[in-house]
Formats: sequence, structure tokens, C-alpha cells
Amino acid sequence: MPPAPEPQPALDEQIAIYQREYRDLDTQVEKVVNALSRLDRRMNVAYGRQLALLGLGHAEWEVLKELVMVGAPYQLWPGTIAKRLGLTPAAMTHRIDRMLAQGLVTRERDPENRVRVIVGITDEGREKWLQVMRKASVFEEDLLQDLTKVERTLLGELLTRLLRRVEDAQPDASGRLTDLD
Amino acid sequence: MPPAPEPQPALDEQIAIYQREYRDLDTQVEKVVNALSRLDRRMNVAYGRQLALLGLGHAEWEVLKELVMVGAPYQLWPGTIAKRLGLTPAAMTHRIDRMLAQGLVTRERDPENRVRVIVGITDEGREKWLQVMRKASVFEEDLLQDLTKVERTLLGELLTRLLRRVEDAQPDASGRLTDLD
DNA sequence: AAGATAAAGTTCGATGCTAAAGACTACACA
DNA sequence: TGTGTAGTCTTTAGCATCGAACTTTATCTT
Repeated sequence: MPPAPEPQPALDEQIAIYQREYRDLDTQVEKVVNALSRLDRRMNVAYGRQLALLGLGHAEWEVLKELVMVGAPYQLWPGTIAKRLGLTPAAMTHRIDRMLAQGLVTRERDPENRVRVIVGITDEGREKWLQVMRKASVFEEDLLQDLTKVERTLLGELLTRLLRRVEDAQPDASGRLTDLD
Repeated sequence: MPPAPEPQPALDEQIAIYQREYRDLDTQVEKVVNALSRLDRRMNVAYGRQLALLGLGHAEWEVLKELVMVGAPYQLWPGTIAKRLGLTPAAMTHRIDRMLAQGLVTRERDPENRVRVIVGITDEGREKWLQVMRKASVFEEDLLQDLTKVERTLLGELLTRLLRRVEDAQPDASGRLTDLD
């Protein structure tokens, strides 16, 4: 008898096991959190497949996204990108190096402050972003195909409220998410 | 004038910009997907803080989770863990090495098949898992504090349906998520 | 039985990330 | 003006991961 079955257990089954191991578990909460985490993983795998087809990695995609998201003229300081992506400045330096070599971005010194650097996107970079978006939107539509318009709106609404809680409330020293003011 | 404001734009604002850059965007779908992705990132940051306090990294935590999740006698083959976590077998070898040195897991040859290895969890590993769960459940309750019981159930239900779509349907060659059986 | 094939895990070389130290610029204050 | 101080990016060393080749064991085929 093998030490474990191969396939990943279904979500509800997994929660049930957790509860056996940890009595005080709130199964309702745990279900939401685990579903979120599993969904994000699956989505990233799916995106990764499409990115690979276009010769991009997740790293490059993240940076292109930030540059487009900021709107015209599509410029950011490396430090800003790093902060938003949760990376160190060192990692950004190297990412920009690689993306520069691929012709996806530009890098120049900020004329107003020579210590600063301005990263911009090239036409090719913008084109790549668009191609990925087209592929991604197909996948996302497939993902949500079982939900009605009303359900989609509701889901977006509920998630936004969670996001607001975690983004607007700075956690205190013990990590608690408190007052939103 | 700086090339970009420091703080990350709010979700709705971000979606609006995306739509300016990509006309055909379904804002409803995009809102769900982006909220999901942003939530997962924030959650991982929060977990990371608690893990660091206990001297654990995300890598160790993932492995402990899989071992507990499988139930007694808490044993798995390295390859199974690797598959479920989306890692290569090589990475698992090194993770087990490190966790062995920390006394979190055990490693022995499978008596039924000498090529195979059985990874088990130690009492200390189980205790660490429990400590993390206690911390995590506090954070998760805080995260969901604005939702009523009904809303929590509904959210869990909607997410489960998405998960079912992406986990049960193998994507075809073009990456589409189709028929569920 | 004997050899081919398949499967599991480890080893090896290369890549990308982090933390820490370093270099450079701008600004504050004497 | 000169010096200190803070902020931004780059460099360096160490570590985790991946892809690929290799070792060992079990199973299939004849």
C-alpha cells in the first residue's frame, strides 16, 4: 500500500482532514482561503503556458503589466516596480537588464535626478503585453463560464471587500488586520 | 513630475486603465481575476511574516502542509509532494535535506520498493504546523470579518465552482478549459 | 531467466532571487 | 561653501530552483 494516493484531494476533503488535525478550525473560512490559494496557483500555471509560447517568463510579464498599468507615458522608477512586485531593487536591476536585451523596455537616467532611472516600455513590449492579454482573457472567460452575470458581479464584489480589508488596513505588530478608519 | 505615483492603484482604477489599453476587456471578469491574484499575494505576505517568526520559510511550510493534509501516518513520496507543489524532483531532494537538518521531517527508503523514499513528519514538524495554523486562522478570521455567515458560504461556493472548472477540466492543446466530463 | 523498458530520486551546471555592502546624487544645515 | 545624511540603483556572494543527465530498482517481454 502506497503512503499516499497520487491525485490532490478535493477541496472539501482536504478541509475535512485539516479539521481532524486541528479542532478549532473554521471550515467556512478555511474553504474560502484554500480555494483562493488553489485558484491562484492554477491560474499562474495557465498563464505560464501562454507566456512560454510567446517566449516570455512570469518575471517579464509582471514588469510589462506594471508599465502598462501606470498609463501613458508608461514610465516607472525601478524602485517603484520592485516595491509593487515585492522584489528587491537588486532583482529589478537584473530583470531590466534581461528585458533590455530582449527589446521589451528602455532604461535611461532621470534628467531631474541623476541617481534615478526611468524604465519605459518599447512598442514590442506593448505588443507582447497585448498578445498575452488576448490569450489571458480567453482563459479567464473559460474559467468563469459557469457563473451568471449576477454571480460574477457578486463574486467581484465580495473579493473586493476582502481586498479592501487587507490592502487598506496596515497590520499591527502582531499581524492583526484591524481598523479601516 | 515623477514618472509614477508611489502607491499601487486601487483595483477599479487599475481595471479602468487596462480597459483604456485593451478595448475588448471584460471588466467584470478582469475584476474577479485581478482581485484573486492580489488577494493571494497579500495573504502570502501575511503568512510569510508569521512563518518567519517561527523560523520557517514558505518552502518548509508547504511541505509540512502536504504531509499533514494526507492524514495518518503522515507519509508521502517525494515525487508526490513535488507534483502537488509544482516543483521538480530535484528541488524536493534539497528541501527534504534542509528540513531533515531542522528536524522537521524524516526520510527513509520504502521497504516495498527500494528506489522509492518515504518522507514522514516529526513531532516537532507537527507542532510547528499547529503553531502556524493557529496564527493563520487568526489572520484569516480578520480577513473575512466584514462578511456575514451567508456571504462567506456564498463566496466559498462560488470559488469552489471556479476551482472545479480549472481542476477537473484538463486544458486542451490551445489551453482552453472545456468539457468537465 | 535475460535483457529491455520504465520509474524514482539524486547529482550537476546554469539562472534568478535575496541580503548586504558599495557608489553616486541631491538636499539639509551649519 | 562644506559636510553630513538620506535615497536610489548596482555589485557581490550565497542560496533555491530548474532542466537534463545519471543511478538504482522494479516490471514487462520474450
